[in-house]
Amino acid sequence: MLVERNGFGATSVDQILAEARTSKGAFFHHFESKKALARALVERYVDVDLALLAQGLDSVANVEDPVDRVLGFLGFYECWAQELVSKDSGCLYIPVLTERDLLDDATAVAVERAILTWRVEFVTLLRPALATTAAGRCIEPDELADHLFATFEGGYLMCRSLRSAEPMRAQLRVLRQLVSATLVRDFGLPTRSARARGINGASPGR
Amino acid sequence: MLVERNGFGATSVDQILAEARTSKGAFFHHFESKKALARALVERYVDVDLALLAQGLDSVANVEDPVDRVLGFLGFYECWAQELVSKDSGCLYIPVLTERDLLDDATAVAVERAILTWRVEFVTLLRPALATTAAGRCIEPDELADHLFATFEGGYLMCRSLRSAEPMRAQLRVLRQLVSATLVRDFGLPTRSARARGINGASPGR
DNA sequence: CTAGTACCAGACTGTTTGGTTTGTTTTACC
DNA sequence: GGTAAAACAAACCAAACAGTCTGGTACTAG
Repeated sequence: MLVERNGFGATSVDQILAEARTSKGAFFHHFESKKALARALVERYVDVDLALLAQGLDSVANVEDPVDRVLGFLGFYECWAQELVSKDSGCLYIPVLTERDLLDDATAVAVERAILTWRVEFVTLLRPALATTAAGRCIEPDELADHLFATFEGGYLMCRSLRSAEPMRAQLRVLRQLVSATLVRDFGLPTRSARARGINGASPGR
Repeated sequence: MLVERNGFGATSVDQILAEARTSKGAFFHHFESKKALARALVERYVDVDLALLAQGLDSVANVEDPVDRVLGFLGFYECWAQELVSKDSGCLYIPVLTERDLLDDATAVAVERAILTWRVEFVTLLRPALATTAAGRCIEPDELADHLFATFEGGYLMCRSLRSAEPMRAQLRVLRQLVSATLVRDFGLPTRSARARGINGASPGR
């Protein structure tokens, strides 16, 4: 989409009309202003984004081990990054935050809501998992939850600069590996999948 | 700066002139176009950014332990995030990448150069440290090096959305904690500073 | 069939845009 | 102190901009 490619201020209504093959009359009949289009666009984007969050949560809903749940959750987005390859979309949040002053407050608020929703949902997954290791207990759950969002956005930017979809997958993978090393006590000793968790106990020490 | 606040396309030359309290004649005497200003601005920004990289490397130049060197390096930027509070600047790379099509190729290339320089410099620090643990050996050094850059950019965006400088520090801290958990085998058992590294051996296994 | 309304096309408008031109001031140098 | 060039100011311009207006079509209800 145009706004994703060039930003909001740099995309003219005329360009949008050309791309959509429609007329000015039609446009301003449906949106009261250019800002209103941006708001609608972003709100729709947030909905899709939060649906993706729900999908990730769903995918680990019946995993009982907290650590596996977290790693499965992260793994879900790692796989999803593959699909990202085809549509070189880019994240709408970035132009919104870059040009926040040009947009309605409601638009910026929608993005903020998305960030906070990711945080509160992921943190409930994260909290019990972090409690299982000494390293995990040093980490603020909120901050690590936010780190997933930060990794998404950083990944989007790197993909754009390096003109490749690879960095997104790489960044999500390395995040999962770091979290894995933090949450898995006997990392790499037996093969991870074969390890029977629960045998070597609940939380060590305290 | 204006471009940092609103993006490139959304910032007019007239606005810049007003802020700089100068005239159009002066502006176009020094820059052949608006794009040329952007290029100059970004090139200067890249210089400052790479100087910050050099500072970080300097700060751990005489730390001999590879793991401590990596953690010290990350700690350096965590402290630097504090200073970021005062000047609510925001990162120029973000508008450049958002509106890449409107700018000269040279501008985008400068950003790419910055990303790759961070990668190659950090990766030389990272490689020996990752070799010391099983978890570290699972991680691609390049990808973890890029993850610092991604964290910076993600941090900038979160700061902007949440209107606070706190997320940057939080994200850098959580990154250091994750890396620390990955690289430090006996995490949290003795106090980290008191631990005499080298006693419990070089690399385990293999 | 008529009347009202949602929908749409495209000409039009006042403003703002990046950029140019013309002319004036400052600086540097012999 | 004369002069050439660099530095600047501001009026000016064509194109592009967001948004409006007029007029017309398609549909729905009575």
